Amino acid sequence: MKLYNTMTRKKEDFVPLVPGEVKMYSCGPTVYNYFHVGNARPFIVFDTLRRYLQYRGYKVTFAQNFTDVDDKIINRARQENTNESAVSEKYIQEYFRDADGLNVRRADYHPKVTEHMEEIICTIRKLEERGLTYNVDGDVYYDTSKFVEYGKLSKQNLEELEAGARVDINEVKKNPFDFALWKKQKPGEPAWESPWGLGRPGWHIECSAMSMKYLGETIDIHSGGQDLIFPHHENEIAQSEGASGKPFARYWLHNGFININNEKMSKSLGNFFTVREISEKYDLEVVRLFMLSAHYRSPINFSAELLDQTKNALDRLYNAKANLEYLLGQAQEKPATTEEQALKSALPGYKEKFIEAMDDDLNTADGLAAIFDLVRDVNSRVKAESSKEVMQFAYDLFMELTGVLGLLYKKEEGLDAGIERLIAERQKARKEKNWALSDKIRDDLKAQGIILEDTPQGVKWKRTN
RNA sequence: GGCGACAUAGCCAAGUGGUAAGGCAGAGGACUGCAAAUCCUUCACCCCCGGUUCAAAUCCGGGUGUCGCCUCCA
Repeated sequence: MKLYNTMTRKKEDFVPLVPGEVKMYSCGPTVYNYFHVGNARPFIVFDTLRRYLQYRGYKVTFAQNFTDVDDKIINRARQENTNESAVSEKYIQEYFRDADGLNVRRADYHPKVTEHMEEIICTIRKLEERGLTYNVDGDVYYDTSKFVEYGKLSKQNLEELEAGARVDINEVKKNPFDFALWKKQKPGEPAWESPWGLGRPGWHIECSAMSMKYLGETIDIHSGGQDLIFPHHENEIAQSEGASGKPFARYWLHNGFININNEKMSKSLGNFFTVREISEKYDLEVVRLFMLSAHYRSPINFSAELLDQTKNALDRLYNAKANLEYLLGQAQEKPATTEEQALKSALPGYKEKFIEAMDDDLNTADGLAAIFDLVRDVNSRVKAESSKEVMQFAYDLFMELTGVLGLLYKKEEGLDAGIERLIAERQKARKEKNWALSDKIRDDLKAQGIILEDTPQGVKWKRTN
């Protein structure tokens, strides 16, 4: 498989450090609010990468942190007259609720900053021992001038960065790009004991400390949004490699942004939609498919119109699934017809196309095209009372490929007896050509969210949404 | 100022040297009591100008336009 590595700015063959095993870390949310659609993209994309790597036989160990110590959390706690842990605990739960809706699976580890003070302090001490830090009255900073490779990920050099002007003025720091490893406690803020006095960790150190704890000093894949390249990931490299003396991550993956009217969606700009809001109007699976319908590194625009398009595309996949399940129920043990044989021999080709696409830097858009090709082929070649063997083969492959993308996870509930009876009644009415009654029943059921379709193979039902 | 991305049909979006995938929407047709689903057919001067090449959406140069990072940020 090839992956685009931000470090080298090239697609590279993916070769994990230990054959057959992948260690990956993804920067997780700061839990002070519901997450927005922009946050959802890396969750979905890297969940898909994880699924695909597993599909290809790798044993994947995946860690994604929760940042539960942060100015924003502190502010939120003050606003709501509560404490920081109440805020972070609440939004961790809300994260899982939305992530579940998006079919983003739990990581193997979801470490929290508050539970890793020891490791964080230990990492800072290592940096201190190596002379990479300085202490200004209880604030500990990383001395970026001491890390010669600083800037290697973002391809920035310190002088050019300085010319950029948009740097906060902090007289205390030796260099504008030095960053806090440990912040001295301010009145009313949560704080922990440390060799430098009471305080809390800077933002970047947590990822270094927790990644090393759970995945080791050198990991295979580190991922996140493009805006994290500088300074967050640059700083993580300085911290982790500064402390361990070993390469931190072998492949750096960064997803592109979600735009609203061609402008970045962000919490700071205020032009964002939370996933929770979206879930009131759309099934979240629509959001998942939306994210996968473009390459993960491309910017994508977000709008209701696009979600509607995506919803219709998703319906096509669900229709195909329902169609296959229905036919499978009717299928018989019998030799395949010529058409069915043609289908069966074509199926491996779709799988190959899918794998080829996904192997190319996780090209989910092309992977989906392979799935839609398969759908058309199945739809056009399969008839009632098909060969069970071929139907099962087709169904299994369809579910296998959509499953790798984390799609088609909605469970269908059965119909209750009352509705079953109405459907039977309508069938009787149709047989008697009582169209008025049969149409009325169909309309009534539609009002209840049940759509009936009279296909050549018989009557089928599905739920709206 | 530095670093970087993008520009393909009405809307989304693949394709990085051999003559344009896929989805949505639209049109026509088949099937159907009707509807739906499904199938078939149909729908692209690949931002502009040069260059390289037998051959360019694809490579090179130059434009134009849009966006991102350099400040918390997915």
